[in-house]
Amino acid sequence: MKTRPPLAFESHDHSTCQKAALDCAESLRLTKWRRRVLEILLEQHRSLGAYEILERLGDSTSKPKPPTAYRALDYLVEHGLAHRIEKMNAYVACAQPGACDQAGFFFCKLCHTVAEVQCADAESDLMRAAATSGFAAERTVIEVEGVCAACQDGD
Amino acid sequence: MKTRPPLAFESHDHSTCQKAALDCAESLRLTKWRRRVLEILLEQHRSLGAYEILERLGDSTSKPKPPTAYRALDYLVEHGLAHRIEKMNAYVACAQPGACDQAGFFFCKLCHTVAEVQCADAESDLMRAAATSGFAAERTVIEVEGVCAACQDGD
DNA sequence: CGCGAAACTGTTATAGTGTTACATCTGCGC
DNA sequence: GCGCAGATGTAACACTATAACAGTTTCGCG
Repeated sequence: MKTRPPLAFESHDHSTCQKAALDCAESLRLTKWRRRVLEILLEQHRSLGAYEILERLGDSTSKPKPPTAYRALDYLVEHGLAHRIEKMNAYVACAQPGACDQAGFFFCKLCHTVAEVQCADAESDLMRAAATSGFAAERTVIEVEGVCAACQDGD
Repeated sequence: MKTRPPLAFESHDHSTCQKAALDCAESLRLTKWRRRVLEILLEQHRSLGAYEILERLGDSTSKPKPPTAYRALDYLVEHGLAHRIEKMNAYVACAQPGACDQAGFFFCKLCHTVAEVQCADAESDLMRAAATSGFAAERTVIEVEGVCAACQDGD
Protein backbone atom coordinates (compact mmCIF):
# COMPACT_ATOMS: atom_id res chain seq x y z
CA MET A 1 0.00 0.00 0.00
CA LYS A 2 2.06 2.89 -1.21
CA THR A 3 0.40 6.09 -0.15
CA ARG A 4 1.36 9.65 0.26
CA PRO A 5 1.12 10.62 3.90
CA PRO A 6 -2.39 11.23 5.18
CA LEU A 7 -2.58 14.95 4.79
CA ALA A 8 -5.62 15.52 6.89
CA PHE A 9 -3.75 14.86 10.12
CA GLU A 10 -0.97 17.27 9.30
CA SER A 11 -1.06 21.01 9.02
CA HIS A 12 -1.14 22.05 5.41
CA ASP A 13 -2.33 24.78 3.13
CA HIS A 14 -5.92 23.80 2.96
CA SER A 15 -6.78 26.32 0.27
CA THR A 16 -4.95 24.14 -2.23
CA CYS A 17 -7.22 21.25 -1.29
CA GLN A 18 -10.24 23.40 -1.86
CA LYS A 19 -8.97 24.77 -5.11
CA ALA A 20 -8.14 21.31 -6.44
CA ALA A 21 -11.64 20.12 -5.77
CA LEU A 22 -13.29 23.14 -7.32
CA ASP A 23 -11.03 22.88 -10.37
CA CYS A 24 -11.96 19.26 -10.73
CA ALA A 25 -15.62 20.20 -10.53
CA GLU A 26 -15.27 22.56 -13.48
CA SER A 27 -16.22 19.88 -15.95
CA LEU A 28 -19.33 18.95 -13.98
CA ARG A 29 -22.67 20.55 -13.66
CA LEU A 30 -22.44 22.22 -10.28
CA THR A 31 -25.84 23.59 -9.45
CA LYS A 32 -26.63 25.81 -6.52
CA TRP A 33 -27.10 23.08 -3.96
CA ARG A 34 -24.28 20.91 -5.23
CA ARG A 35 -21.88 23.79 -5.06
CA ARG A 36 -22.96 24.81 -1.59
CA VAL A 37 -22.74 21.27 -0.28
CA LEU A 38 -19.31 20.86 -1.80
CA GLU A 39 -18.15 24.13 -0.27
CA ILE A 40 -19.41 23.06 3.13
CA LEU A 41 -17.63 19.72 2.88
CA LEU A 42 -14.45 21.40 1.72
CA GLU A 43 -14.20 23.61 4.76
CA GLN A 44 -12.31 20.95 6.62
CA HIS A 45 -11.16 17.35 6.37
CA ARG A 46 -14.03 16.23 8.53
CA SER A 47 -17.08 14.20 7.83
CA LEU A 48 -20.52 15.69 8.23
CA GLY A 49 -23.86 13.95 8.50
CA ALA A 50 -26.47 14.68 5.88
CA TYR A 51 -28.62 16.52 8.40
CA GLU A 52 -25.73 18.65 9.62
CA ILE A 53 -25.20 19.73 6.04
CA LEU A 54 -28.91 20.28 5.64
CA GLU A 55 -28.90 22.62 8.63
CA ARG A 56 -26.18 24.68 7.08
CA LEU A 57 -27.97 24.93 3.77
CA GLY A 58 -30.84 26.78 5.37
CA ASP A 59 -31.03 30.46 6.09
CA SER A 60 -33.39 32.54 8.18
CA THR A 61 -36.08 32.46 5.53
CA SER A 62 -36.15 28.83 4.42
CA LYS A 63 -34.92 25.40 5.29
CA PRO A 64 -34.37 22.89 2.50
CA LYS A 65 -35.78 19.42 3.02
CA PRO A 66 -33.78 16.20 3.32
CA PRO A 67 -33.95 15.22 -0.36
CA THR A 68 -32.15 18.44 -1.24
CA ALA A 69 -29.11 17.39 0.76
CA TYR A 70 -29.23 13.75 -0.27
CA ARG A 71 -29.52 14.59 -3.97
CA ALA A 72 -26.52 16.87 -3.84
CA LEU A 73 -24.52 14.35 -1.84
CA ASP A 74 -25.42 11.50 -4.18
CA TYR A 75 -24.27 13.55 -7.11
CA LEU A 76 -20.98 14.52 -5.50
CA VAL A 77 -20.28 10.94 -4.46
CA GLU A 78 -21.13 9.55 -7.91
CA HIS A 79 -18.81 12.03 -9.53
CA GLY A 80 -15.94 11.44 -7.14
CA LEU A 81 -15.98 14.78 -5.35
CA ALA A 82 -17.10 13.33 -2.07
CA HIS A 83 -17.08 10.04 -0.25
CA ARG A 84 -19.44 8.42 2.14
CA ILE A 85 -17.99 7.05 5.38
CA GLU A 86 -20.21 4.04 5.91
CA LYS A 87 -19.33 3.50 9.50
CA MET A 88 -20.29 7.05 10.40
CA ASN A 89 -23.25 7.58 8.08
CA ALA A 90 -21.42 10.70 7.06
CA TYR A 91 -19.85 12.40 4.10
CA VAL A 92 -16.47 13.95 3.41
CA ALA A 93 -14.95 15.85 0.49
CA CYS A 94 -12.58 13.84 -1.66
CA ALA A 95 -9.01 14.74 -0.78
CA GLN A 96 -7.58 13.72 -4.14
CA PRO A 97 -10.23 14.55 -6.70
CA GLY A 98 -9.37 13.28 -10.11
CA ALA A 99 -6.64 11.03 -8.76
CA CYS A 100 -8.78 8.96 -6.46
CA ASP A 101 -8.67 5.33 -7.44
CA GLN A 102 -9.44 3.04 -4.53
CA ALA A 103 -9.53 5.12 -1.41
CA GLY A 104 -9.34 4.03 2.17
CA PHE A 105 -10.14 6.23 5.13
CA PHE A 106 -8.78 6.76 8.59
CA PHE A 107 -11.29 8.61 10.67
CA CYS A 108 -11.13 9.87 14.21
CA LYS A 109 -14.18 8.88 16.18
CA LEU A 110 -13.80 11.93 18.40
CA CYS A 111 -13.24 14.87 16.07
CA HIS A 112 -14.42 13.19 12.86
CA THR A 113 -11.32 14.18 10.97
CA VAL A 114 -10.89 11.95 7.93
CA ALA A 115 -7.62 11.13 6.20
CA GLU A 116 -7.83 9.57 2.79
CA VAL A 117 -5.21 7.17 1.44
CA GLN A 118 -4.93 5.20 -1.75
CA CYS A 119 -5.26 1.45 -1.22
CA ALA A 120 -4.47 0.04 -4.62
CA ASP A 121 -2.57 -2.96 -3.28
CA ALA A 122 -5.16 -4.02 -0.79
CA GLU A 123 -7.81 -3.58 -3.42
CA SER A 124 -6.06 -5.71 -6.02
CA ASP A 125 -5.57 -8.45 -3.44
CA LEU A 126 -9.26 -8.38 -2.73
CA MET A 127 -10.11 -8.41 -6.42
CA ARG A 128 -7.94 -11.48 -6.90
CA ALA A 129 -9.67 -13.23 -4.04
CA ALA A 130 -13.03 -12.29 -5.48
CA ALA A 131 -12.13 -13.60 -8.92
CA THR A 132 -11.44 -17.10 -7.62
CA SER A 133 -15.06 -17.39 -6.53
CA GLY A 134 -16.55 -15.76 -9.58
CA PHE A 135 -17.63 -12.85 -7.43
CA ALA A 136 -18.11 -9.66 -9.44
CA ALA A 137 -16.82 -6.94 -7.16
CA GLU A 138 -18.21 -3.47 -7.62
CA ARG A 139 -17.29 -1.30 -4.68
CA THR A 140 -14.78 -1.73 -1.90
CA VAL A 141 -15.13 -0.06 1.47
CA ILE A 142 -11.97 0.36 3.54
CA GLU A 143 -12.33 2.37 6.72
CA VAL A 144 -10.26 2.47 9.89
CA GLU A 145 -11.84 3.92 13.00
CA GLY A 146 -9.59 5.23 15.71
CA VAL A 147 -8.37 8.31 17.51
CA CYS A 148 -6.14 10.86 15.83
CA ALA A 149 -2.95 12.14 17.42
CA ALA A 150 -4.47 15.49 18.31
CA CYS A 151 -7.38 13.91 20.16
CA GLN A 152 -5.07 11.52 21.98
CA ASP A 153 -3.11 14.48 23.28
CA GLY A 154 -6.27 16.22 24.29
CA ASP A 155 -7.27 13.37 26.60
CA MET B 1 -3.74 -11.55 1.77
CA LYS B 2 -3.57 -15.28 2.31
CA THR B 3 -7.02 -16.61 2.84
CA ARG B 4 -8.75 -19.89 2.65
CA PRO B 5 -11.33 -19.80 -0.11
CA PRO B 6 -14.52 -17.96 0.72
CA LEU B 7 -16.65 -20.81 1.84
CA ALA B 8 -19.95 -19.05 1.70
CA PHE B 9 -20.04 -19.06 -2.09
CA GLU B 10 -19.32 -22.78 -2.34
CA SER B 11 -21.45 -25.69 -1.35
CA HIS B 12 -20.27 -27.09 1.94
CA ASP B 13 -21.48 -28.92 5.00
CA HIS B 14 -23.04 -26.02 6.76
CA SER B 15 -23.72 -27.95 9.93
CA THR B 16 -20.01 -27.82 10.70
CA CYS B 17 -20.18 -24.02 10.49
CA GLN B 18 -23.05 -23.98 12.91
CA LYS B 19 -21.41 -26.41 15.25
CA ALA B 20 -18.17 -24.46 15.31
CA ALA B 21 -19.98 -21.31 16.29
CA LEU B 22 -22.02 -22.96 19.00
CA ASP B 23 -18.91 -24.67 20.39
CA CYS B 24 -17.16 -21.34 20.46
CA ALA B 25 -20.09 -19.86 22.33
CA GLU B 26 -19.78 -22.43 25.07
CA SER B 27 -17.54 -20.21 27.13
CA LEU B 28 -19.95 -17.30 26.87
CA ARG B 29 -23.14 -16.48 28.58
CA LEU B 30 -25.69 -17.31 25.93
CA THR B 31 -29.05 -16.21 27.21
CA LYS B 32 -32.34 -16.92 25.55
CA TRP B 33 -32.27 -14.04 23.10
CA ARG B 34 -28.58 -14.25 22.36
CA ARG B 35 -28.90 -17.91 21.52
CA ARG B 36 -31.94 -17.41 19.35
CA VAL B 37 -30.36 -14.55 17.47
CA LEU B 38 -27.21 -16.58 16.94
CA GLU B 39 -29.22 -19.53 15.69
CA ILE B 40 -31.07 -17.33 13.25
CA LEU B 41 -27.85 -15.83 11.93
CA LEU B 42 -26.28 -19.27 11.63
CA GLU B 43 -29.00 -20.60 9.37
CA GLN B 44 -27.16 -19.32 6.34
CA HIS B 45 -24.18 -17.24 5.30
CA ARG B 46 -26.41 -14.26 4.69
CA SER B 47 -26.74 -10.98 6.42
CA LEU B 48 -29.97 -9.98 8.12
CA GLY B 49 -31.13 -6.58 9.22
CA ALA B 50 -31.87 -6.03 12.88
CA TYR B 51 -35.57 -5.71 12.19
CA GLU B 52 -35.66 -8.88 10.12
CA ILE B 53 -34.16 -10.69 13.06
CA LEU B 54 -36.59 -8.99 15.37
CA GLU B 55 -39.51 -10.25 13.30
CA ARG B 56 -38.26 -13.79 13.62
CA LEU B 57 -37.84 -13.50 17.38
CA GLY B 58 -41.54 -12.94 17.81
CA ASP B 59 -44.22 -15.56 18.00
CA SER B 60 -47.99 -15.39 17.84
CA THR B 61 -48.26 -14.20 21.42
CA SER B 62 -45.60 -11.52 21.66
CA LYS B 63 -43.21 -9.42 19.65
CA PRO B 64 -39.97 -8.31 21.28
CA LYS B 65 -39.03 -4.67 20.89
CA PRO B 66 -35.99 -3.30 19.02
CA PRO B 67 -33.66 -3.14 22.03
CA THR B 68 -34.03 -6.89 22.45
CA ALA B 69 -32.51 -7.52 19.04
CA TYR B 70 -29.89 -4.80 19.31
CA ARG B 71 -28.72 -5.95 22.71
CA ALA B 72 -28.28 -9.52 21.54
CA LEU B 73 -26.53 -8.37 18.36
CA ASP B 74 -24.23 -6.04 20.25
CA TYR B 75 -23.25 -8.87 22.54
CA LEU B 76 -22.60 -11.31 19.71
CA VAL B 77 -20.56 -8.75 17.79
CA GLU B 78 -18.53 -7.78 20.85
CA HIS B 79 -17.73 -11.40 21.52
CA GLY B 80 -16.79 -12.23 17.97
CA LEU B 81 -19.70 -14.48 17.10
CA ALA B 82 -21.21 -12.08 14.62
CA HIS B 83 -20.15 -9.19 12.46
CA ARG B 84 -21.87 -6.07 11.31
CA ILE B 85 -21.78 -5.30 7.60
CA GLU B 86 -21.67 -1.51 7.68
CA LYS B 87 -22.61 -0.98 4.11
CA MET B 88 -25.78 -3.02 4.51
CA ASN B 89 -26.76 -2.08 8.05
CA ALA B 90 -26.94 -5.79 8.61
CA TYR B 91 -25.48 -8.60 10.63
CA VAL B 92 -23.96 -11.96 9.81
CA ALA B 93 -22.68 -14.87 11.87
CA CYS B 94 -18.91 -15.12 12.10
CA ALA B 95 -17.67 -17.81 9.72
CA GLN B 96 -14.46 -18.49 11.66
CA PRO B 97 -15.31 -18.03 15.28
CA GLY B 98 -12.28 -18.15 17.49
CA ALA B 99 -9.92 -17.79 14.51
CA CYS B 100 -11.21 -14.49 13.29
CA ASP B 101 -8.49 -11.91 13.38
CA GLN B 102 -9.07 -9.12 10.88
CA ALA B 103 -11.94 -10.14 8.69
CA GLY B 104 -12.99 -8.72 5.37
CA PHE B 105 -16.30 -9.42 3.71
CA PHE B 106 -17.54 -10.02 0.20
CA PHE B 107 -21.26 -9.58 0.06
CA CYS B 108 -23.71 -10.00 -2.77
CA LYS B 109 -26.02 -7.04 -3.07
CA LEU B 110 -28.72 -9.25 -4.54
CA CYS B 111 -28.94 -12.31 -2.31
CA HIS B 112 -27.04 -10.87 0.68
CA THR B 113 -24.73 -13.85 0.89
CA VAL B 114 -21.60 -12.92 2.82
CA ALA B 115 -18.20 -14.55 2.46
CA GLU B 116 -15.68 -13.84 5.15
CA VAL B 117 -11.94 -13.78 4.50
CA GLN B 118 -8.96 -12.99 6.67
CA CYS B 119 -7.20 -9.77 5.68
CA ALA B 120 -4.14 -9.77 7.87
CA ASP B 121 -1.85 -8.30 5.20
CA ALA B 122 -4.11 -5.47 4.23
CA GLU B 123 -4.69 -4.73 7.85
CA SER B 124 -1.03 -4.60 8.78
CA ASP B 125 -0.39 -2.26 5.85
CA LEU B 126 -3.11 0.00 7.15
CA MET B 127 -1.74 -0.17 10.68
CA ARG B 128 1.67 0.87 9.43
CA ALA B 129 0.19 3.79 7.58
CA ALA B 130 -1.75 4.78 10.68
CA ALA B 131 1.33 4.61 12.88
CA THR B 132 3.20 7.19 10.80
CA SER B 133 0.57 9.77 11.67
CA GLY B 134 0.20 8.80 15.29
CA PHE B 135 -3.30 7.59 14.55
CA ALA B 136 -4.47 5.00 17.06
CA ALA B 137 -6.43 2.54 14.97
CA GLU B 138 -9.15 0.57 16.71
CA ARG B 139 -11.36 -1.11 14.19
CA THR B 140 -10.92 -1.75 10.48
CA VAL B 141 -13.83 -2.21 8.12
CA ILE B 142 -13.15 -4.03 4.85
CA GLU B 143 -16.17 -4.80 2.73
CA VAL B 144 -16.55 -5.55 -0.95
CA GLU B 145 -19.97 -5.16 -2.50
CA GLY B 146 -20.74 -7.05 -5.67
CA VAL B 147 -22.74 -9.85 -7.22
CA CYS B 148 -22.01 -13.48 -6.44
CA ALA B 149 -21.58 -16.09 -9.15
CA ALA B 150 -24.98 -17.63 -8.49
CA CYS B 151 -26.78 -14.33 -8.88
CA GLN B 152 -24.86 -13.51 -12.04
CA ASP B 153 -26.07 -16.78 -13.55
CA GLY B 154 -29.58 -16.08 -12.49
CA ASP B 155 -29.72 -12.84 -14.46
C1' DC C 1 -38.16 31.63 -31.48
C1' DG C 2 -40.86 27.74 -29.71
C1' DC C 3 -41.25 23.27 -28.27
C1' DG C 4 -40.22 18.98 -26.09
C1' DA C 5 -37.22 16.15 -23.29
C1' DA C 6 -34.31 15.80 -19.54
C1' DA C 7 -32.54 17.37 -15.50
C1' DC C 8 -33.16 19.77 -11.34
C1' DT C 9 -35.88 21.56 -7.34
C1' DG C 10 -39.75 21.85 -3.84
C1' DT C 11 -42.69 19.49 -0.73
C1' DT C 12 -45.17 16.08 1.90
C1' DA C 13 -45.10 12.04 3.82
C1' DT C 14 -43.18 7.90 5.27
C1' DA C 15 -39.85 4.03 5.73
C1' DG C 16 -35.93 2.16 7.92
C1' DT C 17 -32.34 2.06 11.52
C1' DG C 18 -30.88 2.69 16.14
C1' DT C 19 -30.97 4.67 21.03
C1' DT C 20 -32.53 6.57 25.63
C1' DA C 21 -34.60 5.99 29.75
C1' DC C 22 -36.54 3.64 33.18
C1' DA C 23 -39.06 -0.15 35.35
C1' DT C 24 -38.81 -5.00 36.33
C1' DC C 25 -37.03 -9.42 36.83
C1' DT C 26 -33.64 -13.21 37.69
C1' DG C 27 -29.77 -15.62 39.41
C1' DC C 28 -26.07 -15.86 42.48
C1' DG C 29 -22.92 -14.98 46.31
C1' DC C 30 -23.01 -13.88 50.94
C1' DG D 1 -33.36 -13.63 52.84
C1' DC D 2 -30.56 -9.60 51.07
C1' DG D 3 -28.37 -7.11 47.80
C1' DC D 4 -26.08 -6.63 43.63
C1' DA D 5 -25.13 -7.23 38.74
C1' DG D 6 -26.69 -8.47 34.64
C1' DA D 7 -30.50 -9.27 31.68
C1' DT D 8 -35.12 -8.24 29.99
C1' DG D 9 -39.60 -5.51 29.04
C1' DT D 10 -41.59 -1.39 27.37
C1' DA D 11 -42.58 3.16 25.60
C1' DA D 12 -41.02 6.81 23.47
C1' DC D 13 -38.02 9.00 20.58
C1' DA D 14 -33.89 10.37 17.47
C1' DC D 15 -31.47 9.83 13.44
C1' DT D 16 -30.92 8.40 8.56
C1' DA D 17 -32.84 7.89 4.11
C1' DT D 18 -36.26 7.40 0.39
C1' DA D 19 -40.77 7.49 -2.27
C1' DA D 20 -43.82 9.94 -4.83
C1' DC D 21 -45.32 13.63 -7.32
C1' DA D 22 -45.75 18.43 -8.74
C1' DG D 23 -43.48 22.33 -10.50
C1' DT D 24 -39.53 24.59 -12.65
C1' DT D 25 -35.40 25.34 -15.28
C1' DT D 26 -32.19 24.16 -18.89
C1' DC D 27 -30.92 23.10 -23.30
C1' DG D 28 -30.78 21.09 -27.80
C1' DC D 29 -33.04 21.19 -32.02
C1' DG D 30 -36.16 22.09 -35.76
